[in-house]
Amino acid sequence: MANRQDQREKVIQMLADHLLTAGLAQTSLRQLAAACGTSDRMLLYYFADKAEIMTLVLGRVAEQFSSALDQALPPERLPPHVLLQQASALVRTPAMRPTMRLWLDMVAAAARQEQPFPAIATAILHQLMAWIEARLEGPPGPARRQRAAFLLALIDGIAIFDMTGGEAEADAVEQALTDILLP
Amino acid sequence: MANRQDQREKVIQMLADHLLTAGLAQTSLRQLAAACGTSDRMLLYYFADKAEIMTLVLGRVAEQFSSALDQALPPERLPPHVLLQQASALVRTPAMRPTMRLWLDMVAAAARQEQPFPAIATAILHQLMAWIEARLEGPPGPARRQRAAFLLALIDGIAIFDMTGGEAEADAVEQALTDILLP
DNA sequence: ACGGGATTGTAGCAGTTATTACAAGGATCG
DNA sequence: CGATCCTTGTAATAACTGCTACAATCCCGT
Repeated sequence: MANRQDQREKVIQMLADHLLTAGLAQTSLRQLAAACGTSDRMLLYYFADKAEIMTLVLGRVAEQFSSALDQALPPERLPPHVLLQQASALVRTPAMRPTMRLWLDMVAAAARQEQPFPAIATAILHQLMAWIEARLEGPPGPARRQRAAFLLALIDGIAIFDMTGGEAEADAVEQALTDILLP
Repeated sequence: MANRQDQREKVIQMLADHLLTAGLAQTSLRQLAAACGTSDRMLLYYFADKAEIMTLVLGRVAEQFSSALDQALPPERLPPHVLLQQASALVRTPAMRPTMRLWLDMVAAAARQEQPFPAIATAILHQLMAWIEARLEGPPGPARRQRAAFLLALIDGIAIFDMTGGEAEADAVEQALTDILLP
C-alpha cells in the first residue's frame, strides 16, 4: 500500500490547500513537506524536482478555482452590470480571498517571467475569460468578448484594491457600477 | 568627499533603476550591491539594514512614478472616457511597463503581508487615486472619487492583462471604452 | 608627521536553499 | 530463509541569505 501514485495525489491536494493559505512566498521543500506531514526527502522521491511539484500543485489550484466559480454562479446569461455585481461580490467573499491573493501572486511571478508561471497565468486568464463570457448575455462574437474583458479587468482591479488596503475604493467601484453601467 | 549622504543618495537612485528592471524577486544584499557597484558590506554601512534600503528605494520609485505620470499627462479636467483612454495608453507604453510590473510585484508582496510592502502599496494606491481624481471633470466629492476608483480598477486590470499574455484582452478593454462609457 | 575618526575589505557566522549519497528498514516473493 | 526491491531517515553537499567582528586603510585637522 501507500502506492506512489496515491501518495502523489494526496500530496498534491494537501499542497494545493497549503499554497492557498500560505501564498507563493514561503515554498521551500522543507516548508512544503511540513505542510503535508512528510519530509523533503520524500517529496523528491515522489516527484522529480521542485518545478514538477509546483507545476502540478498550481494546476490543481487552477482546477479547483475554476470549479468553485462554476459552483458559486450557475451559467445563466446575465446583463453586464448584474454579472459584474455578482462576480465582484463572489470574488470579495472571505472564502475566495486566498484564491485571489494567490492569483495576484502568480500574475506577479508571471510578469517577471519566472518559470513556470507565465504559461499557468495565461491559462487561468483564458479560463476566467471563458467563465465570464459564458455568463454574459448577447450573441457570441467580438463584442461580447470585449465586454467580458472589460468586466474581468474591473474584477481584477477590485481584487488589487482589496489586497492593498483599498477596501473603500473597492466598495466605490461596486457603487459606481449602477451609476456608470446603467445610464 | 564621498560624503555618506551623497553615497546614500547615489545608491538609492541606482537601486531604484535596478529594481525597475529586475523586479522584487532577486534582491539579496549582494545582488543589490553588484547592481550599484559596491559591496554588501558598504550597503550596511550606508543603511541600517535591508528593510531601510528597500523602504527608501521603493519610496524613490514611487516618487518617480508619480512625477512621470504628472509629466506625461498635465492635470486638466477630462471626461472619464477620455482620461481612461489616455491613462491606459500611457500605462501600456513600453517605457512604463517596468514600473507597472514592479507595481504588481509590490501588490503581491503587500497581499501576503510582507513588510514593508503593505504600507508602501497603500500609499501608492492613494497617490494614483489622487492623480486620477485631479484629472477628472466634475465637482469634488464622493461621486468623483467613485469614478476615479472605477478608472483605476480598469487600468490595473489592463495592466494584469498585459503582464499575463493577454494583450488581445487589454486591447479589447480599450475598445470597449467607447462602447460602454459612451452610450 | 601624527593621532583619530571615517571608510572599506576579508572573513566568517548561523541560518536557509535544492538536491544527493548512503544506508537502514520493510514488505514481498522465490 | 534469503534475496530483491520499495520506501524512508540521516547526513552531507555547495550555494546562498542577512549581518557582523576585526582589521586595514584613508583622509583630515593639528
